[in-house]
Amino acid sequence: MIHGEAIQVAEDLRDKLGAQHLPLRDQVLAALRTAIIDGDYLPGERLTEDRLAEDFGVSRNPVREALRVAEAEGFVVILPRRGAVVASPSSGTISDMFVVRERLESLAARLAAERATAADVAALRVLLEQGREATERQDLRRVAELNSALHLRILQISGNPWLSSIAKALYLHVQWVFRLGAAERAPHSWAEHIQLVDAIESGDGDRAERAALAHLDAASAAAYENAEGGYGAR
Amino acid sequence: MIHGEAIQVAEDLRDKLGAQHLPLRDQVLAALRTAIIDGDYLPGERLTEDRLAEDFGVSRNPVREALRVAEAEGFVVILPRRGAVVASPSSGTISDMFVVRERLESLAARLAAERATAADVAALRVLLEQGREATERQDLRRVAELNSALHLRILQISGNPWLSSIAKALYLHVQWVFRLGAAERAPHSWAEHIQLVDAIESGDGDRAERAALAHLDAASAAAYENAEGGYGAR
DNA sequence: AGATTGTTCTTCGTATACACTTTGTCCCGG
DNA sequence: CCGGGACAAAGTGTATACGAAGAACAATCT
Repeated sequence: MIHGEAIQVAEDLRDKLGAQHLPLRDQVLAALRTAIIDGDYLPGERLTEDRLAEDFGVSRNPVREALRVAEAEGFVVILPRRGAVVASPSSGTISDMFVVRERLESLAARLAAERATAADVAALRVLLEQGREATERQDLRRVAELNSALHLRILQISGNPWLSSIAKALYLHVQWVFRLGAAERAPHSWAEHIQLVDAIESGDGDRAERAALAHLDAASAAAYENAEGGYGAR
Repeated sequence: MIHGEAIQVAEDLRDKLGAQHLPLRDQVLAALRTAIIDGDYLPGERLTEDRLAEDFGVSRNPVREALRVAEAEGFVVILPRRGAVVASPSSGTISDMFVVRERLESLAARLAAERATAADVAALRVLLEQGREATERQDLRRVAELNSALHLRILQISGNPWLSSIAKALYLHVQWVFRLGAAERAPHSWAEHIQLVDAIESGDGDRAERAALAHLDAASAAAYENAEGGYGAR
């Protein structure tokens, strides 16, 4: 079916035609997300459209569009006629998130184990190695990055777009909560990551799922310890 | 902490102040969703902003904001500089959805079983009874409605906002796919619903989870049979 | 035919205007 | 002193217009 392939290629190309253009709204959304995650905008803080527009150097329209998506993603709360405020993750929502994450990421681990190619596993091992080095260097920021990269990569390998996008959104929130709570558990958890990748490489779905669950249990326990400080609405 | 409660109450009140005002963007989003789910806009169909604005009798701004959220929810795909088209659920994405749904709704059933009050169970039983009547009357449209209401209610009873909102979004997509595929499995599945509610009432999380899984297995099997017609991109 | 050019349609972003709500302030009377 | 209402300020919600840039499509030329 040469013809069919040609069409396929053509479509892929067409998809990529305008794809390198990043609309301002997306840039604003990305900037807004990271600003919130990094704590530049604190929970409860009011986000007026004019202010955001000025902060990002754009007009109100892209800001509004970005805000709607940020609301859908749970980073801001929008009150009609009153505007947007940064969401306030409560300890309740934290535990809710972890419960859902357990289900989702364990599924991702299983699927990844069943579908991972040799190249996929190799890529994971590279991340693992880089993480080990960064851990030795005590470069916590980098470790956190690699931590995210590893999880996101596993989601991608799972090959389930729904799972991937949902779990990714959840994962961003976890990061947010962790940063607010300051402490980085990353170095401590690296051994668990190795277990997880080993399990994925083995192709044993059950084993991968168990490894993911163990990892998440430990992570959520750590999150709780951290949360003792309390975030709450301010 | 009386003071804390006072603040809480004050905030809740404030939340409700402007809350009755429904912004146009939300109305547009709701209308767009149902139009897509009902098949008024078919997969692959191009959605120009002008057209939508005219269809809904509003200006382009609310339409644009609604489109961004619809994209985040997976109902439309937006190609930069090319505009929005209705997403095309492939059979691949259907199975992906069901895999995720299994994890999520079984969790919801478990949580609901653990947390349901007598009033919650009573509400579910009312839906069940109405569903039985509608089934007898052969009122398939109503059965489908009650079907949704039941699932959504269980999600709500689970008390986990993350789980609830994510599973709800997935559920909307399932409805969409089913409507496209025409056939309504609803009457056939009502017995499973009774099993599920019984399990929730029993407070036995494991049992509720098993019931939910059994229900979803049957549903996904039915979806596959339907999908044989194939939706594919058009 | 195949490449090139031009035209048209749309999106994307900006700017502006204005109605309407909410919020905050100030002043007044109890 | 303080509750309450008038009034002003701030900010959202919506509409509209306009220009720039990209993509699609048709016409034209080689």
